Amino acid sequence: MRKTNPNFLNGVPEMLVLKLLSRRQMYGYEIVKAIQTETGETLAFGEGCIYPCLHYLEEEKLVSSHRKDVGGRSRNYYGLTRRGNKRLEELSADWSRVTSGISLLIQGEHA
Amino acid sequence: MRKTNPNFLNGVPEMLVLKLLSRRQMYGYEIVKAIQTETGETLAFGEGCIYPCLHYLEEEKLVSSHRKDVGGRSRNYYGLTRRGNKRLEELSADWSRVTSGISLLIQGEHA
DNA sequence: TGACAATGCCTCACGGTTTGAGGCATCGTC
DNA sequence: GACGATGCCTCAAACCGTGAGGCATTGTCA
Repeated sequence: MRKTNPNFLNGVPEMLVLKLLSRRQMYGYEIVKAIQTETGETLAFGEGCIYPCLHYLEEEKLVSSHRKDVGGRSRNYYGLTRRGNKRLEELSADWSRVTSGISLLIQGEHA
Repeated sequence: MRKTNPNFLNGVPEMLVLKLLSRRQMYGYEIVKAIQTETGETLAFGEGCIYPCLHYLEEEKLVSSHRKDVGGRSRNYYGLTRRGNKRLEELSADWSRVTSGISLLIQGEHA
């Protein structure tokens, strides 16, 4: 875990994944696409980023998963746990603190 | 150089350094402290991050430096070049695109 | 006087994270 | 029957910041 600068610069994927899952259950591939479209093509994290992230989140019991077969395709659906919800709130708070911190500097020089 | 996701998650230090230098000439140690204070203690990039960043920026001719002795202390003052100013504009645009992209996802679900 | 923090510059090994490419299997379409 | 999209996964390389280290000077406090 980072001590000084929290998970904002990096941990962004984690926050977005948790946020998406807070709305409804989703599977990995769907999440990858959703991040692209729902950020207006601004962000595009690869599968090599999202899948490991999901595995990590599950290990930490922030999400839980269950398999489901849909039209011959096997999907791994993930859902937020209570802990995951709490974590999301923390990350969101961190993120907004960071962006306001940066805004402070950018718009600074009140002189 | 990153292709898909630009320098937003990471390149934040670069943007802040350029922004500070766009206001007035500063030296490394001063920049490190300024980022802490001017972001309201939200961000705190170490010297091991800022000094290499400054060297990189100078290599790329985005900043220029000159030594100055002040009270027995030798300081390396940096100033923005025209190219640096242009780069700052690019990075700022990227940053605001990224934050709005994330906002889009976070505040999404207009359903 | 001696010690210790702050100023001021720098480097470097380590660790964490994303990229980009790869592998595998099924489905749909042309 | 070939190829792209769907769906899961892994892994080496690259990147970047941390934290600790080194060096020298100044100021402060005992």
